[in-house]
Amino acid sequence: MYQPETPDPAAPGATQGDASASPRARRVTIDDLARRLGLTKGTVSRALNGYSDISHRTRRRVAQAAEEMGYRPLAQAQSIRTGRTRSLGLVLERGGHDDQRPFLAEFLEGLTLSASEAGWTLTVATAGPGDEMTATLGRLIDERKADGFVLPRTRTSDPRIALLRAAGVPFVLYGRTGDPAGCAWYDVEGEAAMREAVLRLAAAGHRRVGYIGGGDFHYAGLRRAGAGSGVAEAGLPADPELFAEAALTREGGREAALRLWSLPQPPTALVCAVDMAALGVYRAAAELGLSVGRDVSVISYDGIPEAAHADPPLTTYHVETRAAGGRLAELLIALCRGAAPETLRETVRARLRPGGSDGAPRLTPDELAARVAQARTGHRRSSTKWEEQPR
Amino acid sequence: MYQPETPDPAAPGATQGDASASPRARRVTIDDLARRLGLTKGTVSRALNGYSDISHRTRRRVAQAAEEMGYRPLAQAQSIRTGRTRSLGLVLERGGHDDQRPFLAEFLEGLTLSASEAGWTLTVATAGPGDEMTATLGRLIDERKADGFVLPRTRTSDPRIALLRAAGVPFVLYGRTGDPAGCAWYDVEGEAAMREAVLRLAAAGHRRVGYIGGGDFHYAGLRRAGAGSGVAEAGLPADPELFAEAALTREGGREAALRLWSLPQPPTALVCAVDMAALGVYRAAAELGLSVGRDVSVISYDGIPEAAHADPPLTTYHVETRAAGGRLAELLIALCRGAAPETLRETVRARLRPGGSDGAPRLTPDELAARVAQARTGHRRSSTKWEEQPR
DNA sequence: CCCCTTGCCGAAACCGGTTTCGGTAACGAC
DNA sequence: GTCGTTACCGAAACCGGTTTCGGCAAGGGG
Repeated sequence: MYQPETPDPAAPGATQGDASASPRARRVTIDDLARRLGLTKGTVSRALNGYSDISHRTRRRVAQAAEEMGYRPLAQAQSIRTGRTRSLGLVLERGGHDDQRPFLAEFLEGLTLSASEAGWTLTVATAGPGDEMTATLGRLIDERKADGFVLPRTRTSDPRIALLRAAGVPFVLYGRTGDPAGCAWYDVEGEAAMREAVLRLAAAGHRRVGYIGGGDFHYAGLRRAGAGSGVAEAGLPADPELFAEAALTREGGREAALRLWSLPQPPTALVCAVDMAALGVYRAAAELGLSVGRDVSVISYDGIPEAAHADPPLTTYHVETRAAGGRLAELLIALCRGAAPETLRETVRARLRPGGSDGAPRLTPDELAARVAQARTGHRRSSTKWEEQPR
Repeated sequence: MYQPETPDPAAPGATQGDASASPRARRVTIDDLARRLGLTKGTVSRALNGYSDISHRTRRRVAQAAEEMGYRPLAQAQSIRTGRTRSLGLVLERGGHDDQRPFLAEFLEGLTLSASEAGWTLTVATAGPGDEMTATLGRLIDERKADGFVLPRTRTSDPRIALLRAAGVPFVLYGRTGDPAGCAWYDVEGEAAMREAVLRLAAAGHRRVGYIGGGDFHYAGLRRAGAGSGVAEAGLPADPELFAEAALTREGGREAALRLWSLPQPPTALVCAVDMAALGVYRAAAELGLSVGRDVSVISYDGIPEAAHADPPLTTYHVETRAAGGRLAELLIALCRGAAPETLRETVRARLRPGGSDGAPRLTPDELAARVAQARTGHRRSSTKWEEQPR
């Protein structure tokens, strides 16, 4: 008996847990099943996998015996022949903005729930941005750790897509992308939500509506365009100054709002592409002594828990992240089973969750400008950060 | 050629992506390596795994050739013989309180980073509480989806531990538990933090310090005991009324604080077991017109991002969740390689992150009681809550 | 009655590794 | 010079499945 040397200082042969119970109770193999049925394992395998050359009666017998004996094929044993492992892959971008945190838990719940219902599992990895992402993806691919991948937060030109396309590995997007050829996806129509948000504000009487969005994800362009078409549709003045801001974080939202409200003709309402930025807008409003939902209106998108707890509750278009995860898993599994990607494309609408952050304008842009000016010059409070901003 | 029937409507034989590039470029197998070296695959395998009956020279030749050809053993092929798959398992509790959300992303980053550095992967599942948890764990075990498991949020008597112990499957706790026999763990000493928090408040001059903690996780008892020993050590009056509250959520924290401050002799300082409850305390203070950090002091534990963004920033003991995940992965891998669980137990201290929520008491308990009474009866402001913000 | 299908299953190869079991050559001791 | 050892590697079984190939029996057509 020649034992390996390297494997750490501990006893190489001993299975951990020394004297503990059964050293991993032996599972029932396909041979056990075959033996009991008086068939060969090849026949049993074909019966279980629905081959047409097995009689209906035999197929039933096998299925029943498998059920009784609690037989479950070992995925990794199957995979070495079939190449398929019944596992979904998910590579998260490490150190991403806070703004994705709240979604993650629900997203995973959705993914894993659908996956496990189909007998699949989820393999998760993380990677820094850029090369590390493609390297990690590559490693998972050629170690066959996943049959396919879920790609969240797609970009218009996404290197992950290029990689997976080239490798011929199935993938499904959470979001859309620039070149949709061969892509399957699930997405929420942020553009429709942004358009509706503008229309809602216009219907309430707002004439100057600002937009805060951005980022380099593909949804950024869609949402901005949606807001733009809302402005056009409502017949509002299309002032490019009002659409000039991009922010994804709380601090970014705060700064963007401060700048917009410092315009000669400030917007009485703001539409934000993400809730996190809207929460920054709240902060800016507080600093300027403006009451959100009365002096100024805000409508946003995402529906994170904090938004509901904000004061006043944020009016926002809510995305059902858990459902998204669930559906993405189903789509990807279908794709791995051979469905054509073109048939696996779904979009849903975000649902408005009305809060207290929007309403009819109480101030004209001129009056708002005056309030802002007053807050900035007089009434200067201690230590507040916004004083450092230009103007 | 007999093809299976069931596999969905799509062409059963065609690998998806139709005409795309290489249908998964063939990987280099151990046979390729052996052929090129003029050895048998058995020899190559032993060489790579450090068996002692391979000459040093051969071992080097093999290693080099493997490097050159980019050979990477297929984990699932290895696993069918060895039983080990080089994969960590993590089963999250579905629909948990919001309070775990903020940690998840960082925790996963830590786990996956350490895992991938060792060439391991992470398999994630979710389960509802109770039976579903053990069922899911059981399924992963007997499908050999993971070599070992990370168990976050341990309870004093934890069914997961019982299951894994019985099955003889390695596991490592994030937290401690009632019966530590055969357990490996990593934990942050919340009890020490709670003790220090009390001592810090006492040193600042507080005499009545309340505690808000709880939940049925094992840490609850530890933290409460830590706070208690802080009270004893500082020579503060040990009033059981001040330690009667349990809360893990924002709303729970709010209610607990309101009750504590309604006592005849209310605490001028509160120690919270979790940040989320402390944020609820902020809300309660706002409702009562009390200024956190001036009229009342609050010290908490966790270090979630929101705590730093609160106004004033929350003084809290910060847990490095990413580091915890990383270390847990390392411990579990060591355990799977055969190390004794008793040698794999680590605890670290939480680091104080001073904010503006604590300071010397400006009010006596009597004065505080008067302020509270005043806020509750007179000065009752109109419906909307947000107007009650101080200033 | 013979031949050709067709239905159904056994036998065996295969997937990519690991591990056991010998066997040979070189070496030192006597 | 013979006889163990010892070092080193080949051969083959094995792990738990999948898939190909071929063969046998029953059935149908001529």
